[in-house]
Amino acid sequence: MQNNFALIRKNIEKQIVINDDEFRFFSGFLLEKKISKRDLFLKEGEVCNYTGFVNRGCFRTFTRDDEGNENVTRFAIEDYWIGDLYSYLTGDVSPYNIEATLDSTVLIIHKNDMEKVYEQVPKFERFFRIIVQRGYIALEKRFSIDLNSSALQKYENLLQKFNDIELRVSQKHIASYLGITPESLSRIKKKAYKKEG
Amino acid sequence: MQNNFALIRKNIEKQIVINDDEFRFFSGFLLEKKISKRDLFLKEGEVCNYTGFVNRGCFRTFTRDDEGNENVTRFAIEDYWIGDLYSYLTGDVSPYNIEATLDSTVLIIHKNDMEKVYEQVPKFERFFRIIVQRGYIALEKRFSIDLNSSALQKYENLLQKFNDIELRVSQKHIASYLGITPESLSRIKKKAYKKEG
DNA sequence: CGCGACGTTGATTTGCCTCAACGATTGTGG
DNA sequence: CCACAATCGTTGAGGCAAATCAACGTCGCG
Repeated sequence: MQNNFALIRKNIEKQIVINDDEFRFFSGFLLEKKISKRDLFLKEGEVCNYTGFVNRGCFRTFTRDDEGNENVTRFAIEDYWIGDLYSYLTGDVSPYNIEATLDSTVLIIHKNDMEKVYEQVPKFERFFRIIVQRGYIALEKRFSIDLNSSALQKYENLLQKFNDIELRVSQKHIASYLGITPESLSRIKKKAYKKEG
Repeated sequence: MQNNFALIRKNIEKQIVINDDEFRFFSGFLLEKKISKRDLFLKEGEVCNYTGFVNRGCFRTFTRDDEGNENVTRFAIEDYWIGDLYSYLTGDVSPYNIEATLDSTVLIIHKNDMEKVYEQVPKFERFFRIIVQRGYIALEKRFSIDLNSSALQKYENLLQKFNDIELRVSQKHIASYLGITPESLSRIKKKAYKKEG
């Protein structure tokens, strides 16, 4: 059991200092959930009442546009947090689907339990504020970089962040994340490999 | 004096409930600052120690890439907050310039004073957390929309958000914000007007 | 085994960029 | 206040990256 929490504890301790009791109080609310490949952590139309931490596997977040096309906005592997912050905070239904691209394991905590943690160990509020802020900064950076980058550069940025992403999600989903078609991604990779090899 | 604070009070009261005393405590730290067209609220290389609220005018936020090209990432008109959150929170120097595109007036509050406000009126901490979260959500939405939109669609989204932006900033800056060249924006507008007229 | 989803490749089109030239507007120094 | 320079927005020609449409082999799954 304890072992299942090693990664999440390390993740938290990157931001705040906590002792065993504080961590134990928090982890007492954690639930381990296995999610099979292609199953969903969150489904569009539902309210996101849980915060999830990926312990093993990989997830993709996507929406559908007016024509029903999937639109991948994010990937998450081990040591990443998943959820829909807006839905979580406002109680509105989410437009996002969060799908396991591999058999995965997440640790989840319910919003109500999280409130108890905030009350008992206020440091955790700081932790989650930092998580949100870091996410914002990362997104801002990605946005300003991508706006003036070629598809190849975006692709290379993605590989740098998730170096084995190719083994975890299909090319189709990577193309969607990059905002290009699968055909284009195929050609781009071919061209890039030629240069190197 | 009081009148200068009407807009900011309304802005805050959209998120939290405050009484006169609480607002007075906060507004006691506010400084009104006039910033002339082309002058900067924040300059790259400086630390952002202030949070700004636009009372009148318009600002653009931009960075420079390796080749020195300006890259507009954001606009802000009356009723918008400006600053560089990352720099503000971490104390790192900012890569951003925040420039008035018109003669403008901002209300500013120093980080240290903001801490005093948080201590005295904790609700304000909640307010600024909401501001950050809303900003994040808006950015996320903009990102996922833009990734699969034509330049024309992005342009129309911008007009919808800031309907008189054309009167406030140059076409060049709008093009930069959209991630296209001024030439392309000119052609796009021409084409769109033709359809309508 | 057979179907459907996936990745690849080809041909063609489209959207935006680059480079260049030009009037109109803005700003500046004499 | 005028004259000149700089900047801005527009327009044209040509090029390139990615989209679209289509065909085909492969792989995973029922």
